[in-house]
Amino acid sequence: MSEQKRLFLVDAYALIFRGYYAFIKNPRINSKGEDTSAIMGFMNSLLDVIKRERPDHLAVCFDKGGSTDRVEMFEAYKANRDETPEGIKTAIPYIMEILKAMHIPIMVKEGYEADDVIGTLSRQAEKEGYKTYMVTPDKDFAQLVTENIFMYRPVFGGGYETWGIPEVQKKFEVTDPMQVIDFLGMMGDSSDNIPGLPGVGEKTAKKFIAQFGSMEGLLANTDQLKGKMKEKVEANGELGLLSKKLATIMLDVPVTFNAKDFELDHPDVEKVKEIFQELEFRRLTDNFLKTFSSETETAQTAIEKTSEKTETKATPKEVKSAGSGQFSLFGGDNNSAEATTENTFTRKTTETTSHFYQSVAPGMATKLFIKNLMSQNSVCFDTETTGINPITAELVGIAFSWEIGKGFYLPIPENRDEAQELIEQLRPFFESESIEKIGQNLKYDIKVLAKYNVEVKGKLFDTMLAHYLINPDMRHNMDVLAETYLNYTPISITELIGKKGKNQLSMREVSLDKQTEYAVEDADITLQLKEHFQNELGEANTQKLFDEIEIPLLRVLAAMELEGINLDKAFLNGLSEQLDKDIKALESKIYAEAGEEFNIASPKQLGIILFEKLKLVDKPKKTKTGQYSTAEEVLSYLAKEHEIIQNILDFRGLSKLKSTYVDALPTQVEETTGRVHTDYMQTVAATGRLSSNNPNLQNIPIRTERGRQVRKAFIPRNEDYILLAADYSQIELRIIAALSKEETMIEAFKNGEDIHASTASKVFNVPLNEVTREQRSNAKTVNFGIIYGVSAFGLSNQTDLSRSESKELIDTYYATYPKLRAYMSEQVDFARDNGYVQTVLGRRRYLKDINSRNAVVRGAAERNAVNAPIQGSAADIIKIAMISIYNKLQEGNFKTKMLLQVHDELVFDVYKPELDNIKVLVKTEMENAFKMDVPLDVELDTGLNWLEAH
DNA sequence: ACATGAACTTA
DNA sequence: GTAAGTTCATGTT
Repeated sequence: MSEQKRLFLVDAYALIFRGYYAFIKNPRINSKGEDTSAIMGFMNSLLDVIKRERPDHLAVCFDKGGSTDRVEMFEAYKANRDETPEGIKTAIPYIMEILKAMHIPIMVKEGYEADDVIGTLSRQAEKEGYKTYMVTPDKDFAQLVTENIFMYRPVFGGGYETWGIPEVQKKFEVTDPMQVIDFLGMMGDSSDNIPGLPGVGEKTAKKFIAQFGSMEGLLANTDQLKGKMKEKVEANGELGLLSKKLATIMLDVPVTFNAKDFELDHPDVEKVKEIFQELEFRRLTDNFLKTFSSETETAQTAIEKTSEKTETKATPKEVKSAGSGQFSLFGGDNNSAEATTENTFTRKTTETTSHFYQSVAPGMATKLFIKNLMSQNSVCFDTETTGINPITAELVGIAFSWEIGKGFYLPIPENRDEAQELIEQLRPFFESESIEKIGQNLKYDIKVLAKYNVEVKGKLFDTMLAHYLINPDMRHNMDVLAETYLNYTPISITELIGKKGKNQLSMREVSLDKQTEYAVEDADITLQLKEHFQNELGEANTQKLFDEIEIPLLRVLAAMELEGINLDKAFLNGLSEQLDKDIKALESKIYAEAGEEFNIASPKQLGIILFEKLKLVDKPKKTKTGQYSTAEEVLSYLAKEHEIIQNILDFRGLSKLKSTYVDALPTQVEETTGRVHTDYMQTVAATGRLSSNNPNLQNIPIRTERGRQVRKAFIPRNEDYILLAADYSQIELRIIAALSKEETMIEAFKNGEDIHASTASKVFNVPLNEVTREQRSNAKTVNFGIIYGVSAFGLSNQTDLSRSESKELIDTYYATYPKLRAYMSEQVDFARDNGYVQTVLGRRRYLKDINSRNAVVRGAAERNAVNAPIQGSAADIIKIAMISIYNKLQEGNFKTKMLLQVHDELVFDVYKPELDNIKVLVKTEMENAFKMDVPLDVELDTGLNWLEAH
């Protein structure tokens, strides 16, 4: 080809970081527990560039030993950068090795950054008549752009953009790319710790460049500035010039561009395959082989095949003149774009995938559709509504799919009667026991349909729940699942209805075509995910957990959430007024003691008052963000230094109480029902627990006298009802005793002893009836500590004991309960061997850090290995109890309803005439939910509010 | 308007 | 030392 030769210089670290963070929410971990995200991300980008552009010359540039020159100039340079993540550190040697096997030159120069190496090489290549493409997302490189030197930037969402002189001029509002240096010098760069001029950000920097052309020009003409800005710029001229120097990429690194060395050679395919195999990169191997086995393909076909709407091609001219365009018309082999499924930046969408999504017209078409629907064995459906609150949301349409790539959308009329009429036609489907229903977050759909008096019956498959069991540490929203498992990007809801807030549309206002595309796509994807997950459930041995716990529980939770709980608003309003008075009183006391008024709720202002004005302590503790720490544990320690401290602590406690509970709860009462409806999250807690939000009813205060008053506001539905609270007593300790088969502890439980006193008696070697309060309290702390994975440090923080006393106590504890200790190390060993731990029902938690070389990271994973099976087993057990109690209440047609779950407690609204039966029922089901060598014990209490019942 | 960190609530 | 959620202040979009 007579074309100008093209050199690609790759900024290695920038692409590695980018690749690593692209996977951050869903890191790639292989069976050896290695995080391979960074390697995979980098290789994807590199192969992508090669495939798209077919460069004839290519090199990858790394930093080495940081920039000694820049550190000499400014010692803070890059000083506050976070330490390189472990996953990136371990990736570097692999990447080096792969590059060697690919015969791609690696450029590094001790004491220089990749920017400098790339800058120098690009200038040398330019002299020899090359066009150079700097492959990096880093904006700093814009200063290097010339007629023959371009930036080749990966963009989020896929594709690349090429920045030449016009793009840089536009982006930075400069006339010459070199002015980018002045621009960066003025505004600074927090990630590189380039200080910049104080008070100058992006906007001001652009203005100055336009006005003065350069940093020097600005400093020479400060008389044209005014006010604060003039003072600041004049006072910081030195800093400005230094910043400019720091931002300048060096062009005199002692490296040489030798064209021959940079030619893109054929890789050592076997060697690369070997390394990829070791890393367990299957799809990447395919991608690699395709990239290089088809080296005869022209740049054009390669680009055509991976082209996307967001992409801007690097050199359109060259592409046009490249030969054999005839292949592109029908795409040759179309696999490559779709088969490289691990490539984060090229994903399938509804526009690139063939599908048949149709809306169903009213009348006959609907009748025929429903007939067809009723003849299916298994159907995926998804409801579209006017909002996210299922209590108030109205149905807009329902999507159905039972065949991949195909589905139907049934719009629901806005008129409520007409809507109900249509729903009635669908009732036989939803209430069919024989048709399996598939969905993503079915709890929502079930709640919405319940508002139309439709019960969803038959077998259920919820993809969100399935994935929660497959990998509880990930997120489970459909977008993430589609991207991870199907390499597919669904239409985003914001694309449809806009960002929330000002101009957000309701689903009803979206065109029917768009509703159909969006809704049926969701149903289609969910169906595809189901195919994916149903096998994985079996492989992870969690099928039973899915069928017998999570799926049945979904209906239980839907019922509890719909039920809600009655709240005494008037009582809370009274409480609020009292709190308000007390808070105001504390406020004026604090202002008087501080000698000025300030925002007590601002930790920043408070820190300054306490540690700079009042100088309460010589060397104040700081938080990780460099503020003074005013955390409770810090302040409590200072309480005797100054009266203000106790007042601040009281102020904080009361403010929290007022804002989070006393004032917030009444606003969360649903108007239509007059009750508070929390939302239980079934797929959030990594251990298998539920969580609760909007509002969170699992953290209603109880420890302090003032706080627990809030519980008085939770009341029965009317005078015919009474609240019943049922608590598992010490369930986690019972589980660890049973799992470890620690006889001494098991016996204590069997004999109904006070377990903390019993522990104290054994550990401190005193008769049970002579145990002191302090001994019992310390024993209690250790008992809980065991569940969390103790350390002497943690224990001494929690008790009055010193570090060495704590260590001694822990040692004696282990000596008293040797099997407990053995059990704990068994869990850690199991995690090391298998990569996960599990609960009594086989619920797994994967612990990728269990073999980390970083002791802190590994320690945390080890504590998880001990705690997850215990916390998780307790969660399993109460879930079993909830399901069986719910079923018994249904079967017996009881008026009593289960309302709340708080990890080891259930709260019921009991119809008074049923109380005796319910007490027996609840206690029996809870205590017999799961059989172990240790009995489970449940305490019951009733009352006219939640405080009395507890 | 949105995201983050600190502080505080629970089991 | 485990597991969560909410509020407020603060800084950037």
